[in-house]
Amino acid sequence: MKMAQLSSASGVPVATIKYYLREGLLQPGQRSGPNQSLYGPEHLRRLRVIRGLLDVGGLSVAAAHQVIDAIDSDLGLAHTFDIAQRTVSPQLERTALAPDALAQVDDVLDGWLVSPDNPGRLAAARVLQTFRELGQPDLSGWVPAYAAAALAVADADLDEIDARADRESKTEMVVIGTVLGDALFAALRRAAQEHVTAERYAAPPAP
Amino acid sequence: MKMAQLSSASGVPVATIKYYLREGLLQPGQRSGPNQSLYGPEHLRRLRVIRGLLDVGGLSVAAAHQVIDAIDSDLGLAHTFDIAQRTVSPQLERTALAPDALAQVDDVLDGWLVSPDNPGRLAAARVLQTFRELGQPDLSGWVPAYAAAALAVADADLDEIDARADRESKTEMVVIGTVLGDALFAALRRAAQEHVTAERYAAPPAP
DNA sequence: AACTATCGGATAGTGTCGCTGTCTATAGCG
DNA sequence: CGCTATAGACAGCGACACTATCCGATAGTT
Repeated sequence: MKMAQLSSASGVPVATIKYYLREGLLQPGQRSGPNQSLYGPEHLRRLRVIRGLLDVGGLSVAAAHQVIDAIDSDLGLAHTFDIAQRTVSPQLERTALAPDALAQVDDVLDGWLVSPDNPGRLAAARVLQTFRELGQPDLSGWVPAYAAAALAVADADLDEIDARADRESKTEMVVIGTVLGDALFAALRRAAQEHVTAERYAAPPAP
Repeated sequence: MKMAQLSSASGVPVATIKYYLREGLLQPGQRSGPNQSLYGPEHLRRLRVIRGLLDVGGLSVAAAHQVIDAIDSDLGLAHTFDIAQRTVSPQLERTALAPDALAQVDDVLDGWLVSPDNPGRLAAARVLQTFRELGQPDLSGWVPAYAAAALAVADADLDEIDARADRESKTEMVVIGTVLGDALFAALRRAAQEHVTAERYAAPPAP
């Protein structure tokens, strides 16, 4: 497959593919001459992964690069998870967070095996800190429901990863699932919000 | 409160506050002279809301503007939800989505009262379409778990909104909850992933 | 062999975004 | 009186994700 075909098959402009090659997001094709390269189906697939991470997952090119490197490198499952999580999470210093916001998170994470520097723990603390700054410290009916739902989803994530056969496929699901899972849940939450709102407040249909 | 105090109390630079004023994100203070204005606690609070939407929620300034206008305008709950959802969701054309991806979503949304143009429904279809393009059409063990979790979270969202006393407070929770709820869930999912991974694959602790 | 389209590679330019810095003419304040 | 602060206008900046242009060489067509 040549550049033009790769471009039309993926829907990505040639100039953009060249840009991805420059940035190292996409592997160079197989050289067939001093100024010719051939691309295979794996390039097409990689291009689709890239567009998914950028467009659907909302990642920056730099973040997509890190995440793709994690797919390619042969690390353990837990380590790959860690890289994917750190890449898609905001960089937070544990010391920059209010202790009571952290305590509020830990309260809800009671019994979980989570490292103190887990990016999710810190990001959750920041969200709760924001609510506190807005004068809404009591979310004891709300946050635990999120934690329970997150646990169920994480279980499903691991089930889905287990269902993959080979290591490469598992790794890819870790990375893509981490990124696209956020988008999927957010989307389904919107649909569920409309449903629950309709169910609670709309006039019941005539019999 | 004068500009300098508003700045130091909120931690937002004066130049940035001026920028927010220019953009209409923040209401002008009460004029006390041709080149003097006074700001009240409501400006400080609004500034905190803005920073929460931008930094924690990851919204653009334009999106934050729309969302803040939704807080201020006196619309019904369902309508406010709609504005908040459309603002934070990608703009998708229903016709640009693959019918089988949409069918896959509707399959999992079975029995829900959701309009065909619900932004969440369309966004979910796009995520599933991306998985399909990567050759993973069978996610029948995965997506339903997300839907169930989203339903539970949406229920908690509505409970929390119901718990607010006045209309203004409800509206604010709709908007802020929509934006920060995404961030909160994503964060807790990361923590839960580490927990489940540790629980499943780590050596059990010695007795 | 001539010719045209395409290629890889390098470099420069574009548009958007979220600020940030500078300027001017006032005004408050000690 | 003099110093600092302020509102408002406007230009500039750095990051980002492309996009466009040019070059010399080669591939495929005739």
